[in-house]
Amino acid sequence: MPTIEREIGRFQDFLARQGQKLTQERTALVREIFATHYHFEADELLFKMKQKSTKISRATVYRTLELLVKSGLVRRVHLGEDHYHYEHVRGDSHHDHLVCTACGSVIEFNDPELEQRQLEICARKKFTPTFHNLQILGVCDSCRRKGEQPASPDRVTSIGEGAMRLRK
Amino acid sequence: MPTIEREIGRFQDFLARQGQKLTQERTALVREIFATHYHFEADELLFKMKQKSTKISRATVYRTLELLVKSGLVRRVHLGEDHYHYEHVRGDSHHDHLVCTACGSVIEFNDPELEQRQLEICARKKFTPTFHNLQILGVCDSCRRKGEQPASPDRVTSIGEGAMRLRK
DNA sequence: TCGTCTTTGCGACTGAGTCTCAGTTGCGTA
DNA sequence: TACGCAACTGAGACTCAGTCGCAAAGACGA
Repeated sequence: MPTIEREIGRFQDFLARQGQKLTQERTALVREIFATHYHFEADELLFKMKQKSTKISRATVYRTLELLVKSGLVRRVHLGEDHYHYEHVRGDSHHDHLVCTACGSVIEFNDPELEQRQLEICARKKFTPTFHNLQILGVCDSCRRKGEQPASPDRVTSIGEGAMRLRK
Repeated sequence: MPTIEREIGRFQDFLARQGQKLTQERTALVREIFATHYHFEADELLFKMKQKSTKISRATVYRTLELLVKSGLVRRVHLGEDHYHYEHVRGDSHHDHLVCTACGSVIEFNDPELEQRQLEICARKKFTPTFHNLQILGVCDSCRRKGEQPASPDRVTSIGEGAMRLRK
C-alpha cells in the first residue's frame, strides 16, 4: 500500500528532525494504525499487535502514540468514554463526531459553517484557538428505529449515562 | 443563601422519587458544590471537605456526584484533561468552553446559532441528539499578550500538548 | 424493640497511562 | 569490522481517578 509507505516516510521525517529514529516497532505500529480505518484505543492496538505476534510492549505503544500525535499523523479524541481514543489523520480534513449512546457507533461529520461560527465566537472572546473537540451524543437512525430512546432528552444526565452505556 | 436551599430541595425531590434519602453527607456535598462557582474535580471536592473537617469518604463523594449528575443538578465535562470535571448547573443555560492551554483558565460561552447549526447537522444525519460537549483549546487574550504561543496552530498536536500542559 | 432498607466508610481493586532502569539496537566514525 | 554512544525497548512497578464489596451504622415504620 503506497499510502502507508508515504505516512511512514512522513513519520520518519518528523523523527529525523529531532534526532529520533524510525525503528521496527514504530514502523509496525504505524502500519497497524493506518490499516485500521476507525477510532481505536491504545490497548486495542496493543492487543492487535499481540495477536499478530508482533512483540511490542505497552510502554512502546504509548510512547509511539504520543510521537504520532505530536507529528500530526494521529489525533487523540474523546468519544464520551473516560479514556482516549485515537484516529489517524487522513489528508487534513478535520471532523467531529456523533456518538450513538445505544450502539456505540460513531458518525463523522465536517461542517465548514460550524467551524466558521466557532472562529467568530473565539474572535469575540479574543481567544486564539488551536484545536477543538466536539462530540454530540445521542441515538443514531437505526437504533432509533429499533426503539432505542435517548435516556432523557434535554437532560444533562445523558453525559453520565452515555459514558456508562459505552463502557465495556 | 436561599438558592442553595432550593437546590437541596430539588435534590431531595429527585432522591425521594426513587426511594432514596437526603443524608447529612449528601447535603454537605451539595452545599459545597453550589458554593463553588467553577469547574472542580472529584478529588478537589474531597479535599475541601477534609479541610473543613467534614468527614466524608471518597466513595461517598463519587456516589453523590453520580446522583447529582443523574438528577441534572451537576454536569460532567471534559476540559481537555484526562479525567472528568464537574460543574453545577445554574438555571438551564447550556454552555461550552474555551480552555486556555497556557494558564488553564476556562471561558464559558453560549451561542444559540452554533447550537442551531448542530441540530441541522444532526437532522441531516438522521441523528437524535441528547447532549453535546464542545471544548475549544487555545490561548486566552491575556496569555497571548504575555507572548504565549499556540504550540503549532492548525496542528492537531495541540490536543496532546494542551492536555500535557494542563496536568498537575 | 424489631426488621428492613438505605447509606456510609474502609480498603481492596481496576484499568489507563507513566516512569524507571537495565539491556539492546541503530548508526556514524574510524 | 569494530567501537562508542545516543536513542530505543521491554518488564514491571507505580500512579491516580474511579469503582466495588462488605460489614457496620442509621432511618424509620410496624
